Order: sequence, then C-alpha cells, then structure tokens
Amino acid sequence: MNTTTTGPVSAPIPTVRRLPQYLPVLEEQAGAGKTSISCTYLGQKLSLEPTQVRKDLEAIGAIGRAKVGYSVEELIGGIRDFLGWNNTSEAFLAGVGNLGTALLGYGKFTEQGLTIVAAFDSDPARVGKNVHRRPILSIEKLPSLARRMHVSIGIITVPATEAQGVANRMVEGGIRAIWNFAPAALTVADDVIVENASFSISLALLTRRLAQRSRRTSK
Amino acid sequence: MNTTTTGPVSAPIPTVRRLPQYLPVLEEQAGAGKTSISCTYLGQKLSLEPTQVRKDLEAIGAIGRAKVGYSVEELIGGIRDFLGWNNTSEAFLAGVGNLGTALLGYGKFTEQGLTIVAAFDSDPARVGKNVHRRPILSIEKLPSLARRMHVSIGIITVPATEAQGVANRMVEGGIRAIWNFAPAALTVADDVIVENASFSISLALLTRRLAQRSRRTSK
DNA sequence: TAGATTGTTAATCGATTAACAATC
DNA sequence: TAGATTGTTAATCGATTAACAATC
Repeated sequence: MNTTTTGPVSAPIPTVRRLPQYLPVLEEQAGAGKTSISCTYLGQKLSLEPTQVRKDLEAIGAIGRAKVGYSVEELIGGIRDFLGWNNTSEAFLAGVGNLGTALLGYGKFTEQGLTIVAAFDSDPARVGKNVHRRPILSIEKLPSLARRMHVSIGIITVPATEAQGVANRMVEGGIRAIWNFAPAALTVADDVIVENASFSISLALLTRRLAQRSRRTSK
Repeated sequence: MNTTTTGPVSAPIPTVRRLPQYLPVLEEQAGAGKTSISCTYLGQKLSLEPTQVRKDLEAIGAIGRAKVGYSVEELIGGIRDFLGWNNTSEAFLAGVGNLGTALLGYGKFTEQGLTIVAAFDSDPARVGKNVHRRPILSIEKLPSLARRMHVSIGIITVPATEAQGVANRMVEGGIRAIWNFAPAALTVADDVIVENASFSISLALLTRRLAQRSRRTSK
C-alpha cells in the first residue's frame, strides 16, 4: 500500500491556512472514540460551509464515504503529511527576549515537525546560558553553525531594527526558510521563503473588525 | 478640515492583512527624513505589484500626487486610523504561561491601540503575583471584572483544552472580541469576534511551502 | 518638456458557493 | 428504503492584475 503518494502539488493559500485548524477538532473526536467525521460537523466547528471543507479535504487527497464521512485518523495523518509535519525540520532561533523564550518553551512544535536546536543572541549577558534546555550562542556563530548542521529554518524574534541583519546571517548560513516574528519587511534572495508571523498582522484583523463594528453600532 | 471621515466601511481581508506591514517601511522612510513615498517603492519592499499597493491605499482613503507619491505621515496616520490603532482598547489576558508572559512584556501593543490591563490564571501559585507590572488575578474573577471595567478584548493564551471554558467566561463578562492563541476552534455567540492567532496557522504556511519545494527539487 | 506616478475602469484570475447526481 | 453525505461540475463572487488616461 502506497502511503507516501505525492499528492496535489499546490493548494489555495486559504486552504493551507484552514487545514491546521481542523486538527484540534479531529483530535478531540479521536479522543472521544469517534472514528469518522462529516464535513458538516467540521464546518460547524470552524464556521465554514460544508462544501468548503470538502474542497479543503480534496486538496489533501482525502477520500470519504457517502453517508459515513471521512476517517478521523486518516484526516489527521493526511493533513499532517500535507503540511510536512511528519518530517522533522531543525531550526535556529535568533533573539532570546520574551517572545523568543516563549517559543523555545512551546511544547507543540515537536508535533508540528519543528525542532529548535539552538538559540542565538547578540547580548553577551545571555550568551552561554541555557533557555528551556537549548544553549544560547553568539549571533556571530549562526552562519557557520547553520551551514555545518544543515539547519533549514530560521526563526527571527529580534527587534525590528535588527531583523534584516539577522536574516542576512541566516541566508548566509544556507537557511532556506525564515519565520519572521519581527514587524519588518525583509529583503532576501528569491529562493528563500519568508513567512511573516508578526503580531501586528493578526491584531490588525481583530482591531479592524472591532473598529468597523463600533462605527456601525454608534450610528 | 474634516480629518475624522468615516472612510470605507469594508476592505478586502487581504488588504487588512497587508496594511500593518506597510507601517515599518513607512516609519523607516519617515526616520530617514523622506516625506513622500511611491507605490512602486512600497511594492518592492513587500514583493507586491504597485497596483495592488495603490488599491490598498485607496481602501484607507489615501490620496497621492502624480509623480510625487503619497505623504509618508498621512499614510502612517491613515493606516493606523483605519485599523483602529489610534483609539485604545483595554484587554484582559488569560493564561500566564510562556506565551502569556511574552505578550504581557511586548512593548508594541500600546502603539497598536491595545492595553493589557490585567492577567488571569487558574494556578493559585501564580495568582497574586505581578508580571510585567500587571496583576495576576484568579480566572474566576474575570467575568465580573470585565463587566465592571467594560473591557472589550480578551486574549487567550491557555492550553487548548481550557480555551473554550475561558472564552465562555470572557463572553459572560461582556467581552466582544477574542484574540485566541490556543490551537482550538472556539464556539461563541454570533456577535463576538474571534481572531485565531495560533502559531500553527502561520507555521503551516511555512512548512507547507518548504515541503512543496523539497518535493519539487528532489524530483 | 518628458516621464514617473496616480486614479480608475476593465479583464483576468482564483476561491467560494451552489447544484445535483452518485452512493452507502 | 430513505436520506445523509460525498464527489464533482458549474455559477458566482471577490481579489488581483492589466491597461491607460490624467497629472504634476
């Protein structure tokens, strides 16, 4: 049985955004002993149309059974495969402030294919210490060590003013994907992936909706 | 001069997502003494088409001058107004773990219209202490205090298993918008805004792109 | 002036939703 | 069986991109 099919090469970005959100619902159902689940139910939980859920599941190559639904376990495995969460990638984190420390202590990343193997900082007072069982090294050492260890992901949690410099060092070290938590527009080579995860993006969506509503209701 | 125009009531969600990302570029330009900026330049910085930038700026009601561009200061003000960042909203944070502590220590929220006034936790060992100059109170007190203080935003940084219970308490306290960092699909009343900011969404976008590329290159 | 840039309309592209037959 | 649900095609909707006149 071929469980390592390539699957569809591309999926809509909104689909990729929704896929991880199905997982908690699926895991809850699995925990409750349920073996199958319908698009109607999943849609209800995430406030989505059943048809949209079906399209999303089609994108990961899932196959359901009429009247029954989809296998909960197959969906969990299928989504995780699709997102690459069943293969571990090693990451370096730069910037051991509040947020960097929180990410180093976040327990879920191992289930999501991400292992932060070392942290880096420019502050000599921090270098040499350990945070959540990972060593803090000098930022200077990042490029050579990244290259030697074939680290593929760089996480940026430094202040915005230092983000570009850190990104440069990461690219210099052969890092192919940057998870950028700094509110800064990074300039990198075309073949380097940058995913901006700054709080401001998410907060903007929240405050905008709030501002819009209070404007309506105050009329 | 009327500077408090209502502006367009609705904008595409992708636009709202991009708007906060223009700000660091604009602030950098302002810091360098530049008074005007073009869509071409902004687009280059964020890897967007100039036309798309123009559409985004049109959404906030910005007006530029041919050959010159847009006023940097006006754009900064316009974006912040549009996002509601010029009016402060008070927030309660529930869950003083690694992430909750990091958010309490995050300095940028004040510039983004967000003030976290108190933190809540269910762990008696934490209750009574202060974190980043905010008191940690018992989660039991959240509903009544939220109602009394007219707090409009709730930030959830508890484990996924407790997220729904905390959301219920927030809604009970009259909170109208929830910024949810827990990987959990919350069920709330229709008129409550939920913005999911769990790391998994952003990480999925990163790892998916990485998995897709390594699949291509390994062919 | 020439040409860079805005503002705006139209065309294209892509995602969501609707419709409906197949099926378990 | 009846009806809930999938799978799939078509229709709709909305966002992006292209085109181009206006203009400073």
